[in-house]
Amino acid sequence: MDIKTTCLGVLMLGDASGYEIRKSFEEGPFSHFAEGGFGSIYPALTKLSQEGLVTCTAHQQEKRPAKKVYHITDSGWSHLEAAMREKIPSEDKIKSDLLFVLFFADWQSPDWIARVIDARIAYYREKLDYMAECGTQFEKTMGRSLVLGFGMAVYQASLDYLVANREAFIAVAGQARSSLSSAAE
Amino acid sequence: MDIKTTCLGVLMLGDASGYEIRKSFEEGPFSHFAEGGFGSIYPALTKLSQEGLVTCTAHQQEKRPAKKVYHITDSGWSHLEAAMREKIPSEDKIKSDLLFVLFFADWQSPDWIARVIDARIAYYREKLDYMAECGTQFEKTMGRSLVLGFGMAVYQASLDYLVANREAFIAVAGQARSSLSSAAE
DNA sequence: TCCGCTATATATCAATTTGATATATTTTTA
DNA sequence: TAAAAATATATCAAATTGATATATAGCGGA
Repeated sequence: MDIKTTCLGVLMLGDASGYEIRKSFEEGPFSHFAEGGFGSIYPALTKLSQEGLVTCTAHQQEKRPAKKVYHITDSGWSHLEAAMREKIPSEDKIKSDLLFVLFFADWQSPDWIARVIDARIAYYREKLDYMAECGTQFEKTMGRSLVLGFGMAVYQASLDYLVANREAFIAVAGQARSSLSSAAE
Repeated sequence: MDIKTTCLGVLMLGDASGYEIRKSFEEGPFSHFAEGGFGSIYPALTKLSQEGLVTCTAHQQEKRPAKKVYHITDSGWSHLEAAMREKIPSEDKIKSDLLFVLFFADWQSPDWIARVIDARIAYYREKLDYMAECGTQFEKTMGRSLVLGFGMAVYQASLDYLVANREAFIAVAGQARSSLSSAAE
């Protein structure tokens, strides 16, 4: 699913600007399964306009840059529909710097491993609180609500695993040669 | 963590060729938290050689292309060490076409949603069986074993959620306008 | 036995995406 | 009242993806 298709998905929920689409990826309903920054969103919207998959209306605002609001067309919806049933969705792509660092826990200092784990535990707790709030805004019977539940289940499992194995990770730290003596400043 | 640093990580487990590094990302011990294809691995290894972070030895093989085996240097290990303690690891990057499709379940056919979910359930079961086997090869006390456990916990939670909510997803399918009438061929 | 599929192995490259930077104003926080 | 965060779009070098090319060996099925 490329960035153009993902933008069309966001626009299915209502008209939006590039800035607002970015927020959907960052903290909104797509945040736990989609990615995309300004550098890909703005060019994608330009191409979608050229292809007639979206329309664009400039909303002049007082003392602020004009907001370009995008609206999905019938043709855009057809494109999205086709993309979603084209093939069985491919494997999730996951890139985790945390797991990379923890993989080599035995070559690092217990201090640093503790800091890294504690930061992530705090992050998961915050995220889960936020998502629980969001959940109350949807009807329980909608796809988007079930997908939110999926995200929460995965975050909860990650949190539980880190809490349960925090001491074990710290215990293996510093067991190999040349372990780091101090945590980053 | 860029691809060069990730390659150094793989080489910490032992000398390897580009092909073997790719396998680590695809099915080996890094498969559930790292990404990288030939198109990024080969250029990365060339740059690492130029920078003296790895050495390269060509192993002639009978009737097969020469295998270039890479070995991490002390300088390479220092680089990896520095990268791992540079800052608290950033958020995981997750891109899931499955969740994107399920998010719009109400615009799609129950048939298609069922196929998509069943395919993923089968995938998670296979993956978990494979990982359980791998787990027996490591000592329980190593970072890599704990990280494998993390991956398994996440896959198990995903599997459980899909199994528990399969019927709910199918029930919401086809509730909105213009739902797809048939699954892909 | 022959055909196709999978595995071993490296390499290239167009297209896409990332991540940083630039610009400018308003609103909120300390 | 000064600094920081939020609103808003845009660009671009660098990194990465995904597809393709090139060769050979081995294995299973018709």
